[in-house]
Amino acid sequence: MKNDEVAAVLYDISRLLELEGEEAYRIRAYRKASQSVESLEGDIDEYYKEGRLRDIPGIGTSIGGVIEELLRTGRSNLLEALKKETPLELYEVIEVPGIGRKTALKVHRALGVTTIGEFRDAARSHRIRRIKGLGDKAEKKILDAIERHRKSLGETRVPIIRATAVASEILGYFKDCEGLLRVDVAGSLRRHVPMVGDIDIVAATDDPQEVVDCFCNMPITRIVKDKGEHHAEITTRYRMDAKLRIVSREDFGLRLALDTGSKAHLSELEKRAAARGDRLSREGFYNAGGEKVKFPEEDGFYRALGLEYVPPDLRENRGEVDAAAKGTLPDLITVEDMRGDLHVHTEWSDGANSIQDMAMAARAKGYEYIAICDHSKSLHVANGLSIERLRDQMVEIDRLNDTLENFTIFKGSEVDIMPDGSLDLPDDVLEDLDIVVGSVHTQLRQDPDVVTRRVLNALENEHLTILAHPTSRILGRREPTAVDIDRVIEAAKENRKVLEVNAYPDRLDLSDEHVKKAMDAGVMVSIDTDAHGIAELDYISFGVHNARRGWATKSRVLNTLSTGALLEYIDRY
DNA sequence: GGCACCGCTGCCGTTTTTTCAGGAAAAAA
Repeated sequence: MKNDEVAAVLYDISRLLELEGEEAYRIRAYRKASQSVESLEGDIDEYYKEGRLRDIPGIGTSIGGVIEELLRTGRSNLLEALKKETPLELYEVIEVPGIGRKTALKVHRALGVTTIGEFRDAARSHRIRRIKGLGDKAEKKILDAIERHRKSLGETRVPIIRATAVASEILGYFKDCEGLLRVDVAGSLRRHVPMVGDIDIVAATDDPQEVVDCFCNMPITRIVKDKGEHHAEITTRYRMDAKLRIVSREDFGLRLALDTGSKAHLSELEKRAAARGDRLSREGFYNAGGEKVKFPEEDGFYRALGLEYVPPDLRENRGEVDAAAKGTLPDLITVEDMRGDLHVHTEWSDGANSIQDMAMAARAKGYEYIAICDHSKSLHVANGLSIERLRDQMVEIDRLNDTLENFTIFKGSEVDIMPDGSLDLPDDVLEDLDIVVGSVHTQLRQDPDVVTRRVLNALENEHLTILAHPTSRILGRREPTAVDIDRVIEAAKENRKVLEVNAYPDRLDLSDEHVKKAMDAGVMVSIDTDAHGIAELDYISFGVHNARRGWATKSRVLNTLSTGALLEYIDRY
């Protein structure tokens, strides 16, 4: 039995335990063990033979026993016993967001339906509303949930942070290949698209076969899907695919540009080449005389088209080709421009570290300041601070500031914007804070005009500094609220408020398109991590790249200002 | 069920509000 088969069994056990309402920690233990086996380097059978199963993290006596049984007999008594109790297909139903375990079981027992398709049919034929404890609204909710889920199933993209981690692991192995001259990541990951499908890699070598073999034999490689003289495609042990394309050193720049895309950007470049009498295609670049031209570097390729170099973040056909022709590309914000983080959490609410830890980590990053913005009282799940605790925190921050040189901790709050648009803290508290970051965390399904009015109310509050994650989207998991972003940007401009570009990799909110709108409208943004621990301060690069995709420049990003200039700005508006 | 750290145990995410239905599930960071 192979690693992924063992992992699959452990996962199935965890699903069945969950369906049966088993203790959460036992479910989690099987799930964790499954992931551990799945991402294991080396063969699980070897571990077994060497008696080292328990060396694998998350595997102890009990799960070790299940694995041993699997490897010896190819089956698991536990799994089979569980399957007798509950059909495994039912788990697919509770994986649909919006349908829980008890509802699924209730419907299953009342109607004998098991699969998602059967649940949908039962809802459509109005059989669910007749079950005691459910009604027409519950029935509609189930139907809507299934239809939303169906759409999301085709979605195989993952958040950029995962793709980045897999890519860097690949490059970690791959860069040491013999004969490798150059290598770079291309594709949507290089453009910093928030959700990434697969990883494209371009390499230059004089010995393609050697490098292709090396790629296919990386420890991270699980399946070789395709292998040719100058290309290969693999599935990694993290289930993400990676594609390699090999060229000569002289062709590296052009290939990198062609494989970076986007399609729409390349199509603009092709038009431009044609207009100049050249020809650009997926195969290469041919000048007016029909000769193939080589470009070892990308910038030479752009120059040949009469263009300024276009940073990968901008290659989405949003006007960048015209701007590059006119020499009016924006001077994009960089990570090095950032002087502080204006939205971080500490252990006072739901963060992992102390105020001092966060401040020290921020200073170590070269920042001048940080704003502690723990949650406000209404957000119970995040251990929001009561007014009294917030007052205590302010005292603590004053005390810490007295000990710090060349670094400032700002007193802040991530204050909830209540469903009616009021803020979760009274004016006399708000006015004692340096930074007030307002967020919508609850009632995310309000109607467009209601939620828009709610956010506009907050923007009209004189104490609010920054509107955090303005649409509250979670990539791949939660749709944005119905807020009218154009009116939000308009109101931010009128009231001199700052809009956040939340750098949390599954938020990235404002989105790149919204950043562009904010830039066009002349609104300031603040790129903040929303870090809940010191490691997450590094999320800043995701935020900066997202802002770059929206054409953000340094002068329009609040937290590129020095401490003095920032205070002056806040004071003035 | 795993694990860390001692003594056979306790910790591992938690708490309140909303929603649909009349108690219970889901959602929020």
